[in-house]
Amino acid sequence: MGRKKLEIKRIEKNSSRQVTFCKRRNGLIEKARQLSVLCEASVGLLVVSASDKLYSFSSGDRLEKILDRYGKKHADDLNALDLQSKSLNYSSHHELLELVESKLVESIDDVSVDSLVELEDHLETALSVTRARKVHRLYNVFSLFTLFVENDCALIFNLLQAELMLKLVESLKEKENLLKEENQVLASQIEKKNLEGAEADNIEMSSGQISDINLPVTLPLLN
Amino acid sequence: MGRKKLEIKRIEKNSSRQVTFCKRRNGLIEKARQLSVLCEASVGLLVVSASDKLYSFSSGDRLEKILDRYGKKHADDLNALDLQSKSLNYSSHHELLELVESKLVESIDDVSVDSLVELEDHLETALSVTRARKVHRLYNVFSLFTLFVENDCALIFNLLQAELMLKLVESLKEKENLLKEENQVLASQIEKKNLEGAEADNIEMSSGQISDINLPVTLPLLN
DNA sequence: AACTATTCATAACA
DNA sequence: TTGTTATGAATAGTT
Repeated sequence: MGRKKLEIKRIEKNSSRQVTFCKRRNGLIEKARQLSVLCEASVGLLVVSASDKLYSFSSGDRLEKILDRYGKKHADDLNALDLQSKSLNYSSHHELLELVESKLVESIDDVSVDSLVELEDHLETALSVTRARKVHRLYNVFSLFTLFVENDCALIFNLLQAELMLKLVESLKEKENLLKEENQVLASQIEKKNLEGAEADNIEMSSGQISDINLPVTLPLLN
Repeated sequence: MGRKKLEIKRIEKNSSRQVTFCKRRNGLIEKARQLSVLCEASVGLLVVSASDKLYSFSSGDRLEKILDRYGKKHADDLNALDLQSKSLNYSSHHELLELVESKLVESIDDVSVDSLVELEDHLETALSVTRARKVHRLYNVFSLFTLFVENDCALIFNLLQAELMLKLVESLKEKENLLKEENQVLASQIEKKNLEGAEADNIEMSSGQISDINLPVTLPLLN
C-alpha cells in the first residue's frame, strides 16, 4: 500500500526502518482502537521499539463493561474479590498452594530457574481450572500475561514472587531462632530455679545435664 | 476500504459485528507481526472477543534478541538472574520488601483490596528504580503488564501474590504454635523433674505456679 | 468462505 | 520528524 510492494523482512536501511516503525505503529494502534470500538472487544497492545521506547494501547473501560454484563458493577466485584470474604472456592486451589509451599521449602537454599518455571506451570494450570465463574474471565486475561510475552516475562514474574516469598521465609526463620532462644531462656530459668531449690537441700544434677537432657528433646519438633 | 465508509462506533447488527471482528482481528494480528518483523520491534497483542474468546500475538523471540544486543545470551541471563547469585542490588529494593512484610503482618487478619493496591504501587515504584541495568528492560515490559490492561489485572495479580503470601504466613503461624507447644513440653518436663526431685526431698511449688511463672515470661518474645 | 468495489494505509519521496 | 501522493492492502457489503 505504498509506491511499491514491501517484502515482510527486516528493513535494512536505518532511516526507512525508523519511519516505517513510526507510521505502522500509529496505524496498528489506531486499528486496535477501531476493533475495540466497532466490535466491543477488549484489546491490549504493547509495542517496544528497538531503541527501547514503549508504546501501548488498551481498550481500558472494556473490562468494566464486561463485568457489568456479568450483572455486577465493577466495585461490587472488587468487594467480592476482597480476601476478607473467603468464600472463593479453594478446593483444588488448595493443592496448588501446598505444592508452591513445598517447592519453596525444598528450594529455599537453592532456588533454580527451572523450579520456578515448574512452579509457574502449576500456577497457570490451577488458575485455568479454579475460581468462581464471576472472575474466571479476568483470570483468563491474567494468565495471558504469561503467554503473550512468552517465557521471558513469566520468568521475571516468578522471580519477583519467589523473592518476596524468600524474604518472608527468612523472617519465619528469624522467628524460629527467637523461639529457640526462648526455649533456652526458659530452660535456664528452670535450671536456675532447680539449682536454687537444690542448693537449699541436695544437689542432684549438674547444669550440663539439664541442657543435654531437655533441649535436644524439643528440637526435633522444629522441623 | 470496503464498499462503504464505516463509522467507527459499535456495529449494531450482530452478524456484521461478528464478521467484522473476525476479519479485523486477523488483520490486526498480521499487522502486528509485520511491524515486529519489519522494524525489529517487540510486539504483544491481546484481543478478547465480546464472547470471551481470547486471541493473542507475541513477537516472542524479540526479547531474546534484545538480550543478545545487551551482550549476553539468553541462557546467561537466566543464570545471572538465578537467585543463587544474590549479586543483584537490593539497596533500595530492601526497603520495599520490608514494607511489603510489614503490610502483610498488619493486614494478616484483615486484607483489604486497598492495602493490596497500595502494596502494588510500592512494588511498581521499586521495580522501576532498582535492579541491574541488564534486566532493566525486561522490567519495563513487566511493569507495563500492570499498566496496559489497567487496574483490573493488576488487582488480580495482587490478589494472587497476597494469597500465596497469606498461605505462607499461615504456615509460619503453625510453626509458631508448634514452638509454643514446644515450650510447654519443655516446661512440663522440667516441672516433672522438679517434682521428682522435690518428692524425694521437700515440695516447695505447685505445678500451677511453674506454668504461671515460666510460660508468660516467654510469650512476649513471640510478638 | 469467496468476491470485488471501495476505502484505507503507507512506501517512496520531498 | 511531518506532509504529499501513487499505489498496494484491507475490508464492507454482497453472494
